[in-house]
Amino acid sequence: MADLAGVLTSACADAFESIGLDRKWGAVRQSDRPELADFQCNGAMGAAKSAGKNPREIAAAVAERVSGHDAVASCDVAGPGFLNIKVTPAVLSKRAEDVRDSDMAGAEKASDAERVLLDFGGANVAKPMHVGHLRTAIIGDTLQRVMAFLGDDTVSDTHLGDWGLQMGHLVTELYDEQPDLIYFDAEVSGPYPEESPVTIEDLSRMYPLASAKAKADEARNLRSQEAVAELQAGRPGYRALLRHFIDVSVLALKADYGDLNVSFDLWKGESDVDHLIAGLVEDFKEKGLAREDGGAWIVDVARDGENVPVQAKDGSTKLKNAMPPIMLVNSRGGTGYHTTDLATIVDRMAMDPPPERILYVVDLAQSLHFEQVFRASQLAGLMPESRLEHIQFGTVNGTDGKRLRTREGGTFRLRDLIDMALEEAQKKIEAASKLPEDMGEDERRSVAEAVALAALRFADLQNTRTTNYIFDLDRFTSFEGKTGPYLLYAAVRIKSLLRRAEEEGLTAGDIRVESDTERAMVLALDGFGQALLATREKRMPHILCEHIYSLAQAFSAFYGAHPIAAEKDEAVRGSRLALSQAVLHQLETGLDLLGIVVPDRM
RNA sequence: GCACCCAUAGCUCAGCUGGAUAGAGCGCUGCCCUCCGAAGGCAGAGGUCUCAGGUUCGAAUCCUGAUGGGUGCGCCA
Repeated sequence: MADLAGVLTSACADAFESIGLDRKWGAVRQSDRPELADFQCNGAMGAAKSAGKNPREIAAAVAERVSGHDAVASCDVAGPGFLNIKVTPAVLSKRAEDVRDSDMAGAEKASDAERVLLDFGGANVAKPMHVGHLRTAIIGDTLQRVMAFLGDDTVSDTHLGDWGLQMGHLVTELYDEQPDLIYFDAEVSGPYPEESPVTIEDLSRMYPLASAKAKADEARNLRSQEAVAELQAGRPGYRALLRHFIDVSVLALKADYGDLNVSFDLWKGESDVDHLIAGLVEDFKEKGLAREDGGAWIVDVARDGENVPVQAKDGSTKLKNAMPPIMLVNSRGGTGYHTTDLATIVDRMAMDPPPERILYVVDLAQSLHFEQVFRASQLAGLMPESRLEHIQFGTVNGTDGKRLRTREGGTFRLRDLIDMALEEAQKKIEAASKLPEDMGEDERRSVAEAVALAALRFADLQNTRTTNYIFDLDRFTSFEGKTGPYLLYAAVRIKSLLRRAEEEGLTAGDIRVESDTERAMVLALDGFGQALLATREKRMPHILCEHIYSLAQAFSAFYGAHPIAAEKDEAVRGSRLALSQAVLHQLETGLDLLGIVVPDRM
């Protein structure tokens, strides 16, 4: 059974059609005024405007037809032409049972499923992950879960940054520290040792060091650039080092991502498309898309009117630089991330079957970069622009409203953030001291991990993706308010309730929706599918967060208003237990889509 | 200079293709546990939706401009 909003929408669309108006006016949504109605349709006003008719007359005609529908208890016209629809208790009861019994907890597959590749561009081999990667990981992972749940065929690729100047920095820095390593002997071409000459700690130390040196010393920077060029040209010792750097980094990345409950189908990186770069560059040259400029090869991606000369205030003319060209090959023969991103599209289009769409989950600071890449892709016929999307998101700020920094002013490491969240979660749990006394150390630990995960993920996801948000661990880990831990509490409480009922031999029965809070709760359940479809369509996880939170609230109101397992009347008790099962099922399904794990007790 | 993101309650945020009385959470005030987990619920106070124009029967929502904040702009990714 489709959701009630859908059923009513098609009923209203039929009604509009039958009086000669467009079906689109039949859109029904849950009512803004729950005291007046369950659902509303505002189409009569719009239809009246476009048809030049009286809105109340149209509304009355639609209401008359819709009133006869099985699911409809009443359909009234209000104000200038609002349609207020109430549904029958029977249809609500049936709907709640559907939610409880359906694998998708009341949602339905999308009708336009696609093969989608998600690119989590960002994680860099040389540098430890920082706060920015938190959002990529969490938003990307959630989108992937939701899309896969709705029937899309998804593939995720972590897309490691393992090919640029940072690799040159690492190679040269390692040379300065240990020049005798076999990797630097140009006479040798292998085999090289299996074991890495560096640890992840070495890498984390060496990169900032080399980067700082290069900034201060042009000669030092040049050495790194030359090293990259050699690496990219295939020098065996450097290639072997690259392999070690990647392996060592991936191990550390997997630990961090694992703690965030994030995983990938592919752990590919920029270096994996190395073999495609020469051909790609050739292709751009052959098509006349690339031109030489100061020894470099660049591609113009500006459109008419974007890069035109404009009169400056001082009277001089300047080039309005809205869309700079991309650097395909630099003057030293090296390639940057524009080129590897393009080559990666080529690589992905060679997949079987190829993706129909690629989503890049990367912060909004990169929006110009992606616009350039997408245009270049279109120009070269790699993949149409319309199928490439930059899923951008805002920065993570501190409580001062500025970008989150450590006390020393440095970049916040993701590892530290996760550790802090766990610590804070443990503190909060301890302070509440509500954990069952028989709970052992391991279980306590895993509860704390679940709380930290829920706190971190829900806090990140509940904000509109495109805005910045303020990172406040104290607030995120609170059990009170609109937080991940509150949702955990809500779900665990239902689990506990149902467990006890089962122990006492109480069974669920047929659902009979009677009270106002029951009615409101079932209406909340009914909105799951719409929330998921909107989340998918807009790539906005906060829509799902809103739904789950309001469902938890609706259950709490229901729980506060009625005895459930303690209800004496067997039929009423059976109904309420069944309703609780339906809510728990949808809550757990939704939380799983957010990547949040619900413990059995806490 | 140019481009992109944003501006809603004291604070942190929702508000869907324009619709009825702009909603949550925190904080604040008052109630509700001899009764299923009070990490909860119920009720209340709190808003000229940054400003100025425009479109419309109707604008937080759409358009234009201004102001304020964030981000980015051909050899780092």
